[in-house]
Amino acid sequence: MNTPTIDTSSTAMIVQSLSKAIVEHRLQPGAKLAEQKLADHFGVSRTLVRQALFQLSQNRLVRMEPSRGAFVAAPSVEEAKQVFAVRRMLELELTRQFTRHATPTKIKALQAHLAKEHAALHNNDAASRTELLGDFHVRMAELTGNDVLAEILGDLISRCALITLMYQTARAAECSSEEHDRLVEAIQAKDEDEAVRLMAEHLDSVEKSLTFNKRQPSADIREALR
Amino acid sequence: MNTPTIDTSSTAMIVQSLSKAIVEHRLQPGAKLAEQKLADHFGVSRTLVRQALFQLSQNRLVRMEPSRGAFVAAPSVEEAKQVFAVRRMLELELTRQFTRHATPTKIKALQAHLAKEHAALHNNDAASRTELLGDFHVRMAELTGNDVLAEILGDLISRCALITLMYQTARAAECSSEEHDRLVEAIQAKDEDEAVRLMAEHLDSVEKSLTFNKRQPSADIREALR
DNA sequence: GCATCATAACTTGTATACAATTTTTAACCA
DNA sequence: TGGTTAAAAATTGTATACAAGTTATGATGC
Repeated sequence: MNTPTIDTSSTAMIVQSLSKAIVEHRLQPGAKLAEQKLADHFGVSRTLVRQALFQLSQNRLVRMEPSRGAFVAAPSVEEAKQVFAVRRMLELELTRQFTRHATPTKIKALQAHLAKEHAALHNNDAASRTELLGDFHVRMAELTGNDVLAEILGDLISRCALITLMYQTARAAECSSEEHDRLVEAIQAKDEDEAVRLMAEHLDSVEKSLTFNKRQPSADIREALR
Repeated sequence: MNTPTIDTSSTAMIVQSLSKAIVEHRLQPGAKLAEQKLADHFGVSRTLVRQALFQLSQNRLVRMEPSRGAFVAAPSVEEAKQVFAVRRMLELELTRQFTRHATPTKIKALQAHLAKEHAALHNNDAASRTELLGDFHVRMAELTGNDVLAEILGDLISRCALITLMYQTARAAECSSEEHDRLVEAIQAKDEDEAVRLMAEHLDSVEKSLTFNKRQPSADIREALR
């Protein structure tokens, strides 16, 4: 459940570690990501950190300002709305297709995921909670066999996490999980229209929870990465 | 209409230049992209080439094998199908929304684009022809004001170009352009369902044109980049 | 005390150096 | 001749070096 310190590709490891820290909000939006400090932390040269930051800026988790360096992205509300609009396009149709071609095996896989969500809710572990809530959607895409879709959705959901975690409460997380439960029930009943309706409602409810615009002070790199 | 040789960010320039060469098929799928050769060609160090290749591998235009280097991607038919499936999800809904909220200004912008397509068809310039046929779809996304969507669609369409150009004939391009024409007519008539139907048909027809699987020999870097 | 400018410290952007791996070349043997 | 192995050449992966630019510090003038 955690990032292994042993690894093959150093860059990929750094990307994953930073992604996780950003999505889990241990690194605040807007925080400076100084190359040398990160290099020291990971025990590598700036070269590898640099590659990782470039990659993250492609995912929009990091923003790079020329000559000024890398910062944790702070998506605007406008951008958040656009991300959700794309998610709706993809996921409503995904839900329809998933329901249409659902097999007992695939439904079992989703239910197994739901079990993990419930466990995370009880443990009250905010980080793995948010991760699992997002993964539910990616898992659906993976189960349809469309890897391209799964990858795009994964990126979009990471960007969402960067936004929603700022506001999402334990209560909202519980809602989300319940909505997932009901969605899987509709899928199991092969009720396509109902499943799509529930997914639309679910996405609306997630998006609704990010209306206001408070900002917290940015944290230190060293502390955030433990 | 061409890549400017003057530039600010060297890496971005290299990315654009290579993207163009790949999408226009001056670099064959599977071709080796040796770092030093590219560095020599662009007159920079391997560092910048490396960054560019990393970025391109994120877009899936380039595939990187550990310790073996970078190659022009050669998407499988399976991957192509997945890309088209995602395009359908995005673009059918995009078409619906565009039609619903179409203004005279936006329609004019699309028609202006169509004019360029027609010109490119007459000139029989395969490169700008394919570029413009793809840009039509991106332009639609941009005109709805959803930049996130436009960017994702742009990436997907580049990946498609990498595939379709292998097979697309002048005849197919002509078809595509005509289909664009009819689509804009439906949008202008605010006939939502007809517009969506035409877009679905159009995407089908583009996808159909990539069934068979011939491969050409890979070309030399130096020649491809002029 | 506050703003302005010059200098110093730090950070980024690019090139180069070097070790590790892969590919090529060529020699050798059956 | 064809295949196997060993050395050489070339290429990648990572670290380091250095120039150019940015931020921080502190002195000066008002």
